[in-house]
Amino acid sequence: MLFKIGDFSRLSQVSIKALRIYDDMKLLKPAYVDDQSGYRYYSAEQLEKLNKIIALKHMGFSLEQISMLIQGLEVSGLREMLIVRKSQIEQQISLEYQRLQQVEARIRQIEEGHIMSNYNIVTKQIPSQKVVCKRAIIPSYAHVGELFHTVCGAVVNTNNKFNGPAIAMYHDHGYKEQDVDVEVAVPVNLTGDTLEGLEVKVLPAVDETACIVHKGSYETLSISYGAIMNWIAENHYEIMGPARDVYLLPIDQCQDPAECVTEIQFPVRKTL
Amino acid sequence: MLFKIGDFSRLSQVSIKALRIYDDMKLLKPAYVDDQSGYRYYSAEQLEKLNKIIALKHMGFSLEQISMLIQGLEVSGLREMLIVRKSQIEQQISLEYQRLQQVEARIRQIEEGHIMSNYNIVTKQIPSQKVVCKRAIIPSYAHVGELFHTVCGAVVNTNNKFNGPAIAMYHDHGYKEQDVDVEVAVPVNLTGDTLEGLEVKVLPAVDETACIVHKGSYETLSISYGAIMNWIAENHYEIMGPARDVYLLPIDQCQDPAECVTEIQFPVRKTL
DNA sequence: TTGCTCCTCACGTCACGTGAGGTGGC
DNA sequence: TTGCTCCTCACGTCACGTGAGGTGGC
Repeated sequence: MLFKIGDFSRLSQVSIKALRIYDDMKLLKPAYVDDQSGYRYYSAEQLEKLNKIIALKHMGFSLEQISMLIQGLEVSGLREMLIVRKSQIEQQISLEYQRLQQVEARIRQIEEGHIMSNYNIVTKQIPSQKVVCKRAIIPSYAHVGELFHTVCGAVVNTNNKFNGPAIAMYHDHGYKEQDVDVEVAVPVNLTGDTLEGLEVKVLPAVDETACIVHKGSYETLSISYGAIMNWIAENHYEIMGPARDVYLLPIDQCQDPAECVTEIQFPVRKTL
Repeated sequence: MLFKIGDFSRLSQVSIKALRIYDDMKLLKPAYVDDQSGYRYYSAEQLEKLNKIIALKHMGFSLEQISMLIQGLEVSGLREMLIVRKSQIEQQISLEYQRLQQVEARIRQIEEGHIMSNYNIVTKQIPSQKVVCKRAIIPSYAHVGELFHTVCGAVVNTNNKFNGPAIAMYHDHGYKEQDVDVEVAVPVNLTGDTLEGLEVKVLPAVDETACIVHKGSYETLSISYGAIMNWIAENHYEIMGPARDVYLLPIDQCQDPAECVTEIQFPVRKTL
């Protein structure tokens, strides 16, 4: 008593196309194939094997993995695959959960009428980079430029090349108007040189930073700072280190502050 | 001050390939493209738009949806897309959560040493089907065969055709050895006839049933019943209606009970 | 004979990753 | 001039869905 593929498909609720693919992949060969017509015929017992395949698919295994699992793996291997699968699912759930929080935060904003805010904040990784840097306490933000001139000038006098946009890192806890503890860092290519008064080091990679691009004068910078800190709170992150301003345009080319483009980066971590 | 694609890629942590695709899709056209070389050049301000794209991607929108979202949709449209996205994410989370439970149940079984059990249990939908049926209280399971003969015999005498395997449904709550309340149903094609003593009706579709295939004699059926009920408990389902035995082989062709193949189906629902 | 079912290609899906093979820029 | 970067195809991914075009079975 054999079933044609259509009947077997109805019985099992698995599409004909899927059955043909399982045949091609040798996951489930029909009990009998007619030589002349090519018709596939399945036996009732094969429903059991098909059910195994479907059960494994419901757990999220790929067909290739199911092939392995069905071809009678030792128990230890089976256990290991299940454990790996388990942790993948857990990761996936936490990813979807983050998405949910972000989407919910947006919906809330719309309902409160702040339609356009926080539109452009992302998290990303920052790779490590070799930099020349100098840390100092300056009377006010306006003096950062001078620090950059010192550092850049020293670099230009060597055979080093700039290797990315300049960075300012703010080491104070919280906001300060005066006596700002700032570290200025300029990415450079390979160097053996030591530069007087300057440190050459590797800024470590940061796993996750929340970023916003700020356009225009430094006076409106606090708006962007406000937006990003709000976002961090709304999305259940916490700040894990000093904020960075990344000057996307070369400092000397940015006479008009309205033309400046800065990316603000906050190292963050999901709160637990 | 423009960036070549490689620099812009490093700045944004978005791959060159992705940037080229966003260009092709008109999601993010470079600020300038050199006619002769085809080189793409991006401005610093474009980082902001790119960040929007990435932020939307993190929320799980497709590139096509992002196109729409970025091209300044009215607020109501935006809100609606967010709400749809939210419910999709919620569904996805609940799917992954079910997977997790199934995988965890398997791991637990291995650790308790029951390696091979519950290997072949799936949930699936059952479509509605038109059947001829008869319900009766019979002295014991062994008498189900007689009921089938009555029903099948009556059908054969008409111009109806069988349209799938025969079904027995058990209406008792819990297990009974004697005086079993059973309904026998045989799927048929279109019919206008009424058959004396028999009911013609449509068995409604079932959203979710837990299924196991049982091979061999009816005496070992209780093992399969035990396995499936165990699985239902382990995976946090509850039973929502009468169990069905589906006789995959035509009843008259199954003289030797060891050759019989039966699928047991329990209507179930996730417990909340 | 007429539908119905089955067969085998072949293309599309989604957002890239990864070459191949060739050219521009400092 | 030599690397390095950029360019445009083109193929692969994963598990099917969906035709096109043709044949078998009752």
